[in-house]
Amino acid sequence: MQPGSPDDQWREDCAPRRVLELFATKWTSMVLHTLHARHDGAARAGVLLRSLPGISKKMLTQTLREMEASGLISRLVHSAIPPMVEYRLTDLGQRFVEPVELLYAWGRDNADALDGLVPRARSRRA
Amino acid sequence: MQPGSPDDQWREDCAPRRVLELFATKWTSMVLHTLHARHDGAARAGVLLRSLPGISKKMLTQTLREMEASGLISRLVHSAIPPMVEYRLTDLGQRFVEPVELLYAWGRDNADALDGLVPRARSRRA
DNA sequence: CTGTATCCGCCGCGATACTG
DNA sequence: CAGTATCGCGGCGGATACAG
Repeated sequence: MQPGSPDDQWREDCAPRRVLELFATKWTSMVLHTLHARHDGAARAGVLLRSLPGISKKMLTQTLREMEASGLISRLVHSAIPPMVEYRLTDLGQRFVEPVELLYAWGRDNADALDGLVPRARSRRA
Repeated sequence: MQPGSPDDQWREDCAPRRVLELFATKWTSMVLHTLHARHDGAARAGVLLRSLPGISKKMLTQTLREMEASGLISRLVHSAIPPMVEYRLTDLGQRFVEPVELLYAWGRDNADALDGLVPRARSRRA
């Protein structure tokens, strides 16, 4: 495992890195967990919005669209008034939940050790 | 696990979310993995820089500083010319490597399933 | 209720140049 | 080699208003 070792390198398009990027910047993992935590594995937009403190309607929609495009979730529109849209994990999404849950559990199990961590002083604005 | 269930909620400061945020935006996980992958568990700045394709010197330094402040890694300066600085995982960092490796491995094992995923078309700028 | 569109400030991050 | 300082752009993401 020397400096130049290919195995040691994080190629820009390597699989692990792709996974990591799925966690970055967005709410993907939290949406995944929320869906997974529900008995029927599905949730309406409003529920997701309320389950993710801090997310804006815009970001939720954006995230859901991306996840749908990636094949992680499915979107089912019930034609009715008022509208009712259900999001559900696809098989791929279901598999992806694994690592997410692992992380989630690890966080819970190590909550105390995390106290020392500075989660990022991303100066909350307003 | 109803909509309002506390267990279903992602409180802004909950442990799992703190962990997730460690993955967001930054190179933390990749630095962690790189250090972990090395025989002696340590690496010089230059090695890290070369092991992480795409990272800039600025981001590397910034990431390392934050990780040091969080207690994930230690920084050891060898007074010499030219300078030589070694970064090493602390105990906390060592423990944190677990979930990182899990993710890393999952990515490798599911590389094919990931082909359908759009890792985020963050338009690379020149 | 679900979703779209627009405006816009903030800051992440690369590029570059300089110090020890 | 390791690190800091500065500049500048792009886009993330919130706030708000509007539509079916």
